[in-house]
Amino acid sequence: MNQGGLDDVATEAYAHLFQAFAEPTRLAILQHLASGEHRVRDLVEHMDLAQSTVSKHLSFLVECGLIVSRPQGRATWYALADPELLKPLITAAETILEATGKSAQLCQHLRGGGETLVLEKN
Amino acid sequence: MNQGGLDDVATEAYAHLFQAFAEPTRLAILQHLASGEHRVRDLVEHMDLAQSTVSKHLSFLVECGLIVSRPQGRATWYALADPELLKPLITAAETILEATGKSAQLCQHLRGGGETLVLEKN
DNA sequence: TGCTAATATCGCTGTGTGACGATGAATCAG
DNA sequence: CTGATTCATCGTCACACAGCGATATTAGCA
Repeated sequence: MNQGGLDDVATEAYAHLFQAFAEPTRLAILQHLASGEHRVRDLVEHMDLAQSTVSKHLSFLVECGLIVSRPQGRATWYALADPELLKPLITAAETILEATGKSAQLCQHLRGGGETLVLEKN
Repeated sequence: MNQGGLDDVATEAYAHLFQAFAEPTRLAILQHLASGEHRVRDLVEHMDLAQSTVSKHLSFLVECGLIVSRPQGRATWYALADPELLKPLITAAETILEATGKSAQLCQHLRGGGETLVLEKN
């Protein structure tokens, strides 16, 4: 595809990471894990999905290095690998959503008025 | 990633934005546009894809508010809506990739470094 | 007026994957 | 040991979508 100087491998790596966040269910899992360590069983109950579905998403996030697993007895505890690492990404995404006006349109906790952020461009 | 979590609608909004970056082709388009304004024809030639494919990806990115179009004559010029807005996101992703041992270097223009956009001549 | 170039859009197809249920492997309780 | 609980994995299905070609549309050119 990129026969030129740009790096295909790098592009694939970035795209794969973004895929982790591009799925509503995975994003919800990350949100829930942001509140602390949870077992698969807890997440299944909270998300109202099949256990196999949740387990597969967790495997994906582990493979991305975003979360870590800690088996204990019959259960397996999952937690964010590094919460501080995710904050800049979420913040950057929030900034973009605000700047593009999608946030005010879709996110209700942002003062539901018609006001949209104005881009300061030069 | 706040402790309170996001509602479903907000989660969908975030996921939709991340989808724009989760596709290797779209990411490559953003990289190329980071070097300056381009026509569809230029991108088609550079990416070695069908014109309809490139056009569809461009529509997606416009709908996300990440790029803007400027019709001129028969051609349509596309450019990043706000390069400065993308840099924090790419930088955050790069930090995660480094921390997870999957570091990969993306296009220079999309990464941090405060200097303004430089147009390259074809 | 045609004719070409550039783009957007439509329909189609193959692939990827998110969802589920079923099954197997551990682990604990009785 | 027997049975229940918890999780990972497998097979399957349905749907989304990236890719393509074909076509419509618009703008420039002879």
